[in-house]
Amino acid sequence: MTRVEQAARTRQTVLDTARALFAEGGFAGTSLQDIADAMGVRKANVYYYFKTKAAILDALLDERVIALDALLDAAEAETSLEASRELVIAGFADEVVKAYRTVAPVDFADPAVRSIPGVAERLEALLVRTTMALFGEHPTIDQLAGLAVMQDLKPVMRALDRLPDEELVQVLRQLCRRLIA
Amino acid sequence: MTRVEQAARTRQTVLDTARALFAEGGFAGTSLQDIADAMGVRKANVYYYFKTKAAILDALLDERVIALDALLDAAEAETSLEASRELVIAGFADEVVKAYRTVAPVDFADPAVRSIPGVAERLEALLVRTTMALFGEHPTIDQLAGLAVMQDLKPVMRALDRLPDEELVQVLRQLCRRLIA
DNA sequence: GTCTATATATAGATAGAC
DNA sequence: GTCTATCTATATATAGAC
Repeated sequence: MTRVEQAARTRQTVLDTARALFAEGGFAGTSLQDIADAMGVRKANVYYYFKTKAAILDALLDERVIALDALLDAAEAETSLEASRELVIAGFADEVVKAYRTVAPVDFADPAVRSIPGVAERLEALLVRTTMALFGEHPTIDQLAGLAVMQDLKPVMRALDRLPDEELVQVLRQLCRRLIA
Repeated sequence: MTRVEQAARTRQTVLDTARALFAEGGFAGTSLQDIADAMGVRKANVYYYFKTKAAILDALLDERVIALDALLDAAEAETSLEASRELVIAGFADEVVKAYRTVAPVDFADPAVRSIPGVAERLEALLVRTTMALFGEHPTIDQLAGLAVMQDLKPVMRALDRLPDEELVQVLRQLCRRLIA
């Protein structure tokens, strides 16, 4: 393995490990020492890749922005609002289930996360774009309430995590449809 | 003011201050120094009332348990499941709005909170009792999903906090009905 | 690229004076 | 009941050797 490959690999391991630990213990509740220990490296090595703890969170937010941007690009390419809406709902449900079953999602509603400079703004931008894709220019209050719930489906996952993946996706989609009807 | 009165007053101030700071910055993100500073007292004084940081959280959970127990007592006194359900929904919506507008609610889904010994168990017990009051013995999967959402309506409050209280209560009740229909 | 070692600050918590 | 002072552990972060 070349040095460049090694760097890419270690950097990614930091992100994967941090994601899991942030999900499990929260951002403020997870230290860089925790991350280094879980990776089996020294703390200074983590700092070689990310200058600050907030920089790790930023990189994790990048992942989410990229994933949602792709979904929203596809939604905006649809001709009808109904088709756009169904695409977003399906994508949300898929993403949530996959995330909880494989990568462990960071809680972007965590106040410690939102207090990082720039993070709340980027999340707000995502929300605005999602609102457009789901409801167009003039969402109702009830629709905004439903969308707010969709931003964090972790409690639902925790309540139902014994269901098989396919069933879970169906339940989430059904829930989302009820939420934004 | 007698010494006993002073003690009761300071203790309550600790709880009110901690509640607000935990809500704002999360449990792990709030230090006892933060609480003491916000109160204008020394840290040792806070420790005089609560032996540990977790003990403060326990006391805040007591408040929630007491409030929800009262609501659930009333619900269980109803004769029909429909009446019980409406009472719980109304109570939930009232409590959420009042909490966000006045006392600032602790996030009991916070992993740092749930990791405190005994806390997850007490929350689970509340959830079980709420499930019974809403759905009886045999809730559907969709109903459980809806109830999970109702456990944390903070995202909805954040999205809609410009609405006047009465309207907000109506929106939340409507949302809850849609969630558990 | 990873390490040891360390600087500096702050965390939770306690002892003892007033 | 509240304070000052302090203990011990751990936090984020950096310097410099290998």
